Amino acid sequence: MSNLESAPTAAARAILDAAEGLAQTRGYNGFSYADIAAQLGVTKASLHYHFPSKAELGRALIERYRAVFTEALDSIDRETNEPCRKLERYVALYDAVLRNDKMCLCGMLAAEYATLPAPMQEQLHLFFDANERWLTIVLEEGRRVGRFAFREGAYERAGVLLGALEGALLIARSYRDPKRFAVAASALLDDLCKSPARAMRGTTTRQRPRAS
Amino acid sequence: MSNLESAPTAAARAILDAAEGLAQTRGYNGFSYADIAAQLGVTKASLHYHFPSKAELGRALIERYRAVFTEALDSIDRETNEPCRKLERYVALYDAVLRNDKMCLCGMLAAEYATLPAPMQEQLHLFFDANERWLTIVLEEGRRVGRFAFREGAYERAGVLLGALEGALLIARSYRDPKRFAVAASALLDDLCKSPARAMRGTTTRQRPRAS
DNA sequence: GTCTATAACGAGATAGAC
DNA sequence: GTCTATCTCGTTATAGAC
Repeated sequence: MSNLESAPTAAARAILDAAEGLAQTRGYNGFSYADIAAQLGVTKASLHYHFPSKAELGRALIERYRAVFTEALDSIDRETNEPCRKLERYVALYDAVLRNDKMCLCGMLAAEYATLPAPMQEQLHLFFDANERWLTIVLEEGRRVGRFAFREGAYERAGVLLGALEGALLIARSYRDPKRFAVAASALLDDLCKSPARAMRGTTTRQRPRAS
Repeated sequence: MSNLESAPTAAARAILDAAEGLAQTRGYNGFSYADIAAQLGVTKASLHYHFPSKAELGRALIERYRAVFTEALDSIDRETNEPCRKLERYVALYDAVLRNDKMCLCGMLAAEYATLPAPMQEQLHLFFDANERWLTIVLEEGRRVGRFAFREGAYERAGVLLGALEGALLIARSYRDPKRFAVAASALLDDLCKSPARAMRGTTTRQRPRAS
């Protein structure tokens, strides 16, 4: 959507794939054209043919990530009408990222926000806004049908959930501990659900460090 | 604590202050010795006298941040015994950071985790561990005296809270919108408290963007 | 479209005078 | 302790051959 040179070539796609993985692991300031070139077995110069500047590459990165994510949300909407189930599928998107030892691209870039070129900053907010709109609708519907209970407005609650999931992902990744994220996500959904407890899945404790 | 060259000189402190502000705004990979030198009006070479390598500077940065934070938690413990009040003071620590357009140093560094030297990674976890231990005790006590209610163990809940606050901070900062954080923090504390609503403070709505 | 070669710059770091 | 001067390397980016 809104990309002028519509069809990305196979080479451009490969570059975006490599850059995306690097950005989700090391951040935008943590990788270089040399890293991508090494991964793909090409020279840095050829990368500049497809993406003249790193800023453009970064912008395209977020735009594609957002498009793919939006498609995943549409897919959830087609798959189920159950609000609770929708949120579980939403959480699973984050969980899959963590299991690849990655951070959500946009959560990562949010940390580097102050150093990003303006077009990337704008794309970032488009991603977060789209997530909050989708979550707002799910939360509203869930409350309407009596599955969810929360005190704030649905939009406010959507922001809480988005931030909490990004933060849980951020910290769990540093411990390389997916369980840490699973526990947090489970608790956040439980807080939302009126029924005393959703289906207990897996063990929900983790190793507790001893005092210093 | 545990620093071999115990007493930091005034110059070293000034360097740490400048570096801390830069790291909280731009990240560890987002600032250089040149940035610090420019802020302090000295040369890069003089910085290397106090901190031979950037890795050492980074490690010292987290160690001091953790010591200051730990002191703040002790201060809260001395000031009040009320668990709910303790959490509100804890949240205020984060809020103060955001109002300076900064991110929590350790939340920021967590994003860059994969690129950090090992000593910094270790210090990071010491910070998070200390926070979770403190939160665990507060949550346990709050539940014991009937002020809090939550389904998981206190330690698991502490992790949820820590991650949620870091994430809320991360996203709110990108919007330069402290209210966004205030709303999230308020909701997170409300979820914990048994009483239907804590004292209503300020307006707890924010601007809702229109659909794309 | 991809290559070689190189420019132009900024990074972390060190030697040695003062 | 702080300076000037310099080194080495990695970064983004471009010119021009193939």
